Amino acid sequence: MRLSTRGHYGLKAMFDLAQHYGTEPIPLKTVAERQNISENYLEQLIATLRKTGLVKSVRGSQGGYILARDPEKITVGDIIRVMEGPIAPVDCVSEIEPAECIQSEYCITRSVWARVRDSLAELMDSISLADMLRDADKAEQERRI
Amino acid sequence: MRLSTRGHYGLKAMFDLAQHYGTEPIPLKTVAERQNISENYLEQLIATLRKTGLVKSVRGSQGGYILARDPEKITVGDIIRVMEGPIAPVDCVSEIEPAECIQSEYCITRSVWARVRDSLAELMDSISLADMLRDADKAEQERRI
DNA sequence: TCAATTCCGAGTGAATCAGTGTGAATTAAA
DNA sequence: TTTAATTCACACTGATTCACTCGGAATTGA
Repeated sequence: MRLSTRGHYGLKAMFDLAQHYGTEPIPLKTVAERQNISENYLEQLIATLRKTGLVKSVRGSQGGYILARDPEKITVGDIIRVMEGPIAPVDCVSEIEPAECIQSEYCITRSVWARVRDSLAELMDSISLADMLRDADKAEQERRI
Repeated sequence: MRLSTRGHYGLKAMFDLAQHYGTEPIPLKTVAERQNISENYLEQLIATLRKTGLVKSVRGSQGGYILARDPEKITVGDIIRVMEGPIAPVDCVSEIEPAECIQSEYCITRSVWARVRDSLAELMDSISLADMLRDADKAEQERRI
């Protein structure tokens, strides 16, 4: 039950962009340094985020990346689906194109994984980048006391 | 967010044994055929289940495997932890020995993964093999109507 | 013009996955 | 006592995925 670094780094990068939403575009190098991720690798990952419309890019000098829409409107689920594919503990309960399983009888283990999938999806879809920003703010407040 | 076949097949095998709990030991070959899993491969997997005390084996002719305890007392979480390791979407929130992360600031993405971990664990720990047997019964009843 | 950037595609070493195969040890039944 | 059914142990393997690296082209503000 592990995420690959694609999802892990993808969320980190998106959160970083969220923290600077509404300012100039952020160069990848900056994100990579702040989040401690290989720049070359992150370049590949952000290409995915761009192609699926979660971030916009500005080319050339002073260029960089910005969130394609408000942090309120981007959820962890959005990012994970883009970076890791459809949520599916096992192939036969994939959110899209579930694999046929040749189980003659009604498959109980499958219904277990369907519940796991739904629980995962519900949780991840319920957390937006804006929620994460608020949590970060709250943590910051508490740290100052 | 995918399970490997270890967890997938592991649960199938355990559920199969649960369906025949209280009778003679079930030979691996039977389980493998019923669940449509390579016998050689399942042999490896069940070794893990045996070494961690979830099943007992009876050697020799007429031998096989039986659950080590009542289906009511074995959860999906128990099986998945044994087959796939500690529940941990990312290493820094592993149930055991979470990896140090070098994030200077308090890490918000990490707290997201901690929530995902907890939600996963809570759900999987709440489903026992006995629950699955009851679900199978119910499905069977409905099929007969 | 130049420096900073994104964009694109190829390559790579290591690890993991999902098995297979061989043969020894054990035990109930014939 | 032999035989057949079974668990047990361990080594091997081909394919795929992971987590990158590298080189260079295209774009654009200063």
